[in-house]
Amino acid sequence: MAAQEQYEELARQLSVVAAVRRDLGRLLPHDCSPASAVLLAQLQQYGEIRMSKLAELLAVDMSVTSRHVAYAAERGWLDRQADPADKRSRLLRITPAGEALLREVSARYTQALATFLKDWPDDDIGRLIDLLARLRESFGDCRARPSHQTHHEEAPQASAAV
Amino acid sequence: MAAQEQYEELARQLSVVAAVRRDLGRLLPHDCSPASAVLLAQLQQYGEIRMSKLAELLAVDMSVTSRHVAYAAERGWLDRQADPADKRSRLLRITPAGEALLREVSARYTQALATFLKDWPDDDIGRLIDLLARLRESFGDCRARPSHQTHHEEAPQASAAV
DNA sequence: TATTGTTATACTCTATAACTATA
DNA sequence: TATAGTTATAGAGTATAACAATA
Repeated sequence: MAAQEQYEELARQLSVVAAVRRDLGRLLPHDCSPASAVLLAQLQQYGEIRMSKLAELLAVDMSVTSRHVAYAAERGWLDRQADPADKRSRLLRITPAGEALLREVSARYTQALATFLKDWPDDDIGRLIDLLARLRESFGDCRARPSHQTHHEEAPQASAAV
Repeated sequence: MAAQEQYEELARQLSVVAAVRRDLGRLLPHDCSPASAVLLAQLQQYGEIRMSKLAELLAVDMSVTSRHVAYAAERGWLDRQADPADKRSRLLRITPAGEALLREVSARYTQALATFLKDWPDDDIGRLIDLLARLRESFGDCRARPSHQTHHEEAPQASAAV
């Protein structure tokens, strides 16, 4: 159990770090919102998934996911196919155009991070990634499942971009 | 210099961790937005500062800061006094009512984090806080000052809440 | 009757630009 | 002329609730 000051400081840091996200968002191509970039990255990482699964991965309401998916589909970045096993569902998959966009986004993000974090040791970047992933997991578990049960996600398909 | 995959993964984690921020935001009292909470926390930490300084600390445009400050001032959570040294400026300071609100917010955040992160070692929480602070600093320096010059903030006045 | 996904509506946060008042 | 701050406007993101189609 950590001290109260640690929890307070963590909450404050999480708020202010949102600025870093905004900065990265400004690097994106004109018609590609941060939401589109994250959405496509998840699709590339997890392969063919349903709307509800994508909403869970993004940790936003399905209504929000639905709008962002529609936007990306209009631009040809992903496909929506009816699920033969359940006609209420639609299976989402990234298209080659979506993958090309993701490569561009990844290149821009990488260049920016390489510039800003040029003084960072690799180990620190790895540690930060690991801790953020665990933070999200600790919260996600509590949100979805009030129980103590451990929760294993399916393994990603590809090593994925941004 | 880290590998491209690391930068991509970091960008993705930063996006998805936004969900944790939203979760924390939902814990706040009805009339206290996340923006108010962060703003008051910064005021408590840095003492009496100007609008422009607060905007820099929050890493948002001054127009945004101005609106959030006006909201908090209407509710008596902070004071705005004309700066005798420069009549264009206004000096901001948190009020006792603001500090009381911050204590309440801090209690809720702490309780939630203590629950969700109950399995985390203290050291990991400390490491995450440190890395997030450095991340923000690396970006903030690049945003404000394109040079290599190191940048020393004034020391905070109090150990502060949330 | 419950679930998957869509759409309408409203609210929050943000940036840009035009404005004021001081410097 | 430049700077500190305010306000108006517009755009992106999100949640809630009502709805359609299917299980």
